[in-house]
Amino acid sequence: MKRPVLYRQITQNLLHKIQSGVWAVGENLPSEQYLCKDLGVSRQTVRHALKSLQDSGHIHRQQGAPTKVISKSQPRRFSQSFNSLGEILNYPRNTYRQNHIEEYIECDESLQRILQAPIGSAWYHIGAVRLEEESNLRLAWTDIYMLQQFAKLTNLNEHSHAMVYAQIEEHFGISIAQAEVEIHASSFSKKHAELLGVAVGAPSLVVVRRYFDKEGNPFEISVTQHPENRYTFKMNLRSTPHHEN
Amino acid sequence: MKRPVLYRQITQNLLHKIQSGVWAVGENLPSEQYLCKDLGVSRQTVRHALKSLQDSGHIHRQQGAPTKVISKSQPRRFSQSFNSLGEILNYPRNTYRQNHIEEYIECDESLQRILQAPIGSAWYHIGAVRLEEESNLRLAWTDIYMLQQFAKLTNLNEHSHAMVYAQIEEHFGISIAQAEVEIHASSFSKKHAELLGVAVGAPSLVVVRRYFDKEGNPFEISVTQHPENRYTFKMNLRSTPHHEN
DNA sequence: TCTTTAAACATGTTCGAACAAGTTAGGAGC
DNA sequence: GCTCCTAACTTGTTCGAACATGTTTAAAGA
Repeated sequence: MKRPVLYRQITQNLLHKIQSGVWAVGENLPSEQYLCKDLGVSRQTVRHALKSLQDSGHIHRQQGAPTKVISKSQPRRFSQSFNSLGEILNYPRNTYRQNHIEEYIECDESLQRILQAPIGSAWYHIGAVRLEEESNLRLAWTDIYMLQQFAKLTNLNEHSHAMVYAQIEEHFGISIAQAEVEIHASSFSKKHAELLGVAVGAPSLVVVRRYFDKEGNPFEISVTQHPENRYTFKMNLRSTPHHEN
Repeated sequence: MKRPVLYRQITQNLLHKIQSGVWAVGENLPSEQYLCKDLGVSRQTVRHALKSLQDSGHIHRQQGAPTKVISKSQPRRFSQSFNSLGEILNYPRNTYRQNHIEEYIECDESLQRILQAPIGSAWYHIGAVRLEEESNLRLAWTDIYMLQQFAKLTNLNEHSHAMVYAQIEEHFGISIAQAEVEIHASSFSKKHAELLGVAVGAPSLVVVRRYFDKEGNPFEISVTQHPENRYTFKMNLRSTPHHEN
């Protein structure tokens, strides 16, 4: 648990009152001034507590207007229907890579936006088309970046069905301490459009996966560009009964 | 645009120095004290500015240790980071809806693909533009479908900052037993493109959220279409999940 | 040389105070 | 009754100051 500093206690205090209906959803909270007197703390502390409730989406604040309660819902816990990290991090099954590019590179300025690693650090880059096993349909273009010391896995061709990060974990005894998935929309460049048989500028779903070791340093990053209609990212969440901390 | 208050200017100032490489990624920022003197402002103001950079993911701060630059990437302005799975269900905060369409509809064949509900079932449809609170920038087009019996929440205009599903839960005593998030790429129709100020056919990130009751029936579905670069779906996963608010 | 300890340093929390800026309600004037 | 404007109220920003708590460094001791 976190240190029971004053403003955090007040956050809990207010949250409890909201959830127990002292202030209903849609109603206004007392002013900062009133809360200061009522709780016997400075305005700074009250504001700090209110900021927390604002960030958690329980109240709405606007300069000049009173603070309004907009939600009393307890933050929920959800469990994934799939097995932890694994399935989010994985590409769809029954697919394999066809490598087009294999090269050593340095992280320069333009790459840093993607790799989030120091400029000048050494990486190994694989550019590949990902195909579906049975139909050989071209599903996506994938760029994989891994730390140079892991590049000896270049026999990846032979294991192109397995996940790169899994191989790194196995061969080098590193384990993923943290991972990040980022999804946004973009459009296809000429080169990638041709390889995948879509129009230049066609919409693409870009999925960036970053794998970090326990020091918080990325050791593999993959960027996958899916044409429209060839991939859907799907997550299923079940509500689980929450218990107190 | 936003009021050019002091701490915001300083945020911009610091951000610019980070992006232009005055402080490289991985390096430490000067201490708060130093910045106060250097910029001739109070510590409170400096801290307010640093908090912004922290929220946008550019710097990392830890009590006792110097502030470290962790990213110089242009803030993808409306990227949302999900640290708990529950947050996936929410839209980005500090946004609000501007309703354009409010109507009763029946689930027909074309809608069924989205709603996954019986054909002929009665729904209430809201079509809205979602805007950022401060800049009033148009972030997305949202279609919200809810079971007809919940439509009396149409005074949604007044609470357009709150989540619809949270309101349904509160007013009708229903609770989400299960939820589903689906993401894919598409492109904008003429109508939506105009409303959001993008080109017809421009890439869009489509996020479909379905909320189910404990019988497994959907009671609310929302479909949000984000233009390129105005939204990034981001998830952070740790192998030993620990978190609290 | 290595370990332990303490001082120096950095960020976190809290108080008090004042003014700025946006909202709202009530009163004046029509 | 209606509109307009001001006064009162509320949240936002900024300063100054002090102490608390966590990190790092460097000196002292083994």
